[in-house]
Amino acid sequence: MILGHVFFARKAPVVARMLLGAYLVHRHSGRVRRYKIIETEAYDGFHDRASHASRGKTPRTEVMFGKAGHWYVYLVYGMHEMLNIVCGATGYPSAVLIRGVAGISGPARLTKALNITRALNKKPASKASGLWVERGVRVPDSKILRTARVGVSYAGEKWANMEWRFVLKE
DNA sequence: ACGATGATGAAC
DNA sequence: TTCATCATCGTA
Repeated sequence: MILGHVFFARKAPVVARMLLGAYLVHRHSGRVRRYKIIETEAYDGFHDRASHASRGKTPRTEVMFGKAGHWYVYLVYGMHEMLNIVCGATGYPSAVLIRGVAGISGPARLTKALNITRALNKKPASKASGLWVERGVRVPDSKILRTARVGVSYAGEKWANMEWRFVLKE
């Protein structure tokens, strides 16, 4: 079952938690592959200083303010593409960074392995775009590790310490 | 511990 | 137009 707008139209931390155990499904040159999602991070709302959206709507962040269930892909450090899915109500900026799938850990390694680039930015998470998400098995809380997000120490104590990183212990 | 490498947003 | 910064990774 493909997860669509209704699934993603809730608060990013909730989506980040629920995505663990779900499958990132990718079609590339006719081949379909499923990857179990094992690590995510939430970026939520206007005030989250770790979120690109905290500086307001810009050409880059515009998609975060748009409809849930679309991809937000951007370049970081001049070389790494990051894959995010837009969450929440339309007009409320939030997204979940997909940091790892089974067999591939690290958000930059993930996009490199799956050939995901900014060409996918603003596209829907559906078969039409070639990259979508399917429901997985339910994962109990006992198998989930919750921590602060990676690389956001600049965001101030409150936001840097927010435990919005979710890892599935395998 | 650090360099690669370029887009982004803010300041000027 | 310039500048500091950055949701990282591989090599050391």
